[in-house]
Amino acid sequence: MTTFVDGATGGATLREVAEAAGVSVSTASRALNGQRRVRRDLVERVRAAAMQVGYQPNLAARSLRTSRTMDLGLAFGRLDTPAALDLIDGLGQGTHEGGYHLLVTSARGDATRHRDALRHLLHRRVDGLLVSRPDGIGTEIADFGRQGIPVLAMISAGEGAEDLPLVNVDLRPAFADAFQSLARHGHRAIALLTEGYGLRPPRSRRLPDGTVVRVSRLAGTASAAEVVEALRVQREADPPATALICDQRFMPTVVDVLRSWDLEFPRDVSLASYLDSRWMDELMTPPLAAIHIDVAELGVVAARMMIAWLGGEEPPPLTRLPLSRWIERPSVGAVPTL
Amino acid sequence: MTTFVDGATGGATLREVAEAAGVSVSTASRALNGQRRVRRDLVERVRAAAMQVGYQPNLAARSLRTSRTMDLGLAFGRLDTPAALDLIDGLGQGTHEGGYHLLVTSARGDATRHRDALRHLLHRRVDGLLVSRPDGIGTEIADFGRQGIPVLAMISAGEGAEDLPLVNVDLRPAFADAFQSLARHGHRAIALLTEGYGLRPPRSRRLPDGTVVRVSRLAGTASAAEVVEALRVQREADPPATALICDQRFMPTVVDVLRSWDLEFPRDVSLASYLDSRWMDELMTPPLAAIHIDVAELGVVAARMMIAWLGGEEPPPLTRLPLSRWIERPSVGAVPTL
DNA sequence: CTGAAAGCGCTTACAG
DNA sequence: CTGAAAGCGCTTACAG
Repeated sequence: MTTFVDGATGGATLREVAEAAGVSVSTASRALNGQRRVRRDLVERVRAAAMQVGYQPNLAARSLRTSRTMDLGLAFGRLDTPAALDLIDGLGQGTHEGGYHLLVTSARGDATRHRDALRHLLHRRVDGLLVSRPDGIGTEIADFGRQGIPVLAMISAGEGAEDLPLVNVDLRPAFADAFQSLARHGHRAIALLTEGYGLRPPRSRRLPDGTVVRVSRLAGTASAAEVVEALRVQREADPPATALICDQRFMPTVVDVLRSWDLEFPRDVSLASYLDSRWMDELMTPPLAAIHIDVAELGVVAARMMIAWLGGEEPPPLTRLPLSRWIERPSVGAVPTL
Repeated sequence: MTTFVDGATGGATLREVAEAAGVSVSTASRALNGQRRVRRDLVERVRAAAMQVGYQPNLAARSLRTSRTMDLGLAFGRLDTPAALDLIDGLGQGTHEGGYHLLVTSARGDATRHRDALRHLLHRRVDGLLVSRPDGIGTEIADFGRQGIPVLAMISAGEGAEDLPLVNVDLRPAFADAFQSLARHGHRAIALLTEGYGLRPPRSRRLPDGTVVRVSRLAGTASAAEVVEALRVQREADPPATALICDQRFMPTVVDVLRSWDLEFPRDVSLASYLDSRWMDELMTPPLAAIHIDVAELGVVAARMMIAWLGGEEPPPLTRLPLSRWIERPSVGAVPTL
């Protein structure tokens, strides 16, 4: 059985359609694509012929000719977070509306595979590339630029992608609300565990009301031990953190650590998530407060911007969408009295 | 700025590489692809030239010529479950190992978009198509067959895809373990809420030890109201269900319903999930028991089977992989005493 | 080992 | 409105 090996089985070509309809290939093409005017009856005849021979256009041939693929590439270095699903959905939506198609790729955290996937999209000549939190793929992105293929970063511009057009979310109002709410509950030291580049001493910031916010940054691949360490530092700092806002990515580990320390939320510590998901927040007991981001809508907007760009408009300026808000839930409560 | 509109910006072609290296296009091609032998120094010269002019092969041209794309398509009707991420990861892994690339597509539950995406993969001439729980896409799948493109179903064969080669998981041992465990806890009526085609009266089955298992099937898109209804029927049946095993997809709603009924697990009802996810089970309090499936490994195997098929082997027979097991956790406990 | 030539399946000026 | 012809960028028998 080598049916699929030599490709000789492939379906009908436009030429066969044209022959079946008794017209030239040019006319068949025009009839099917409805570009310039073709006589009504010929259009019908060609359509019928196409149907009858089971014609399926070959996009490789078309895009070789037109040098457009109508494809947009989306490359993930790692696809492990429920929010990624929403992003794909939103981008798919915006892409579809604009008559494009979205091709998604994931590398399971393997940097080599990620680069390989990007190179493949480049060679496939996607019309545009979308990247979420690009990091360590500067070389590949530069190749797209050299090939004349626009690249749009989403969420954040990573290393080597600093000067890409970027669409992200204005998080300030949501975080301001979160801090204010926590302060009202009596918290004076709030720890943020966010994704960043490796474990370093937390950075501190004092809000006007005296509340201290300390940020620990962890690599997305942080081990349980590293998360433990970051939490320990935050608890032992002066003043010790009584409220935690953790990147969704770390939440399984954080919950695990808190359990092993016999800490309950909100009794012993208030807990909230940066990025929410119906697979997480509402299933937890008590339900988890969160910085909510409408990631799907971000995707829709990003896709539209890319398509406008492809349509000849100026590259989109740095855009911060107001798609974030604080959602308070019972995982956040009064500061514990010692 | 119409830089990206007419595609005139595109990079160097093989011809330019050949010219820069002072060889023919044929030699340049052979040197770069390492097929037949080419003189050592020429290979070097061509490589250097390719590098220097920034050559990036055009896969549209290549696959037009070879009638192979080395792409595998993966089409989701809906991509809303954490398990889907694992499937993508596994398929990506197996695909990559075999020298292919995985192109993923999602339709956000929109049937028209799903069909459109499939047609696009068809026109893009992916070498093979992978579908998870195909349903209502029989026509599109037939088109792939007509085009000589193999299609492999995963997880389950849906309507119109009954005679596709199928790779799924042998669930019997896991369910047997689950039933046995629940029976040991004293449960005599176990309700299964699984994904199926619409709400119908539950089907009942009696195990050798007298335990009754009643299955309610719900559409994947079931509304909260429908889930409530299914749960109510199960609770009011004779005997009433005291243990629930629910498809991961319904878990957010189920937990919500139980809360609104003031039912706690495992105190009032034992709860387990069909398909687990670290985004769900371990975050819940108490942690959720589950029928675990190694979806990523399923993906790896499915990709390998597809690639073997493409390599000329016989289409894979119906395969049931032993990738499932029961994971007991504290959400399952003794039957409540009334 | 190397090169000239054909051809994959389309679209699109260019004539008519 | 329609057709003959060129050409998109590759690979691969076929000669040499």
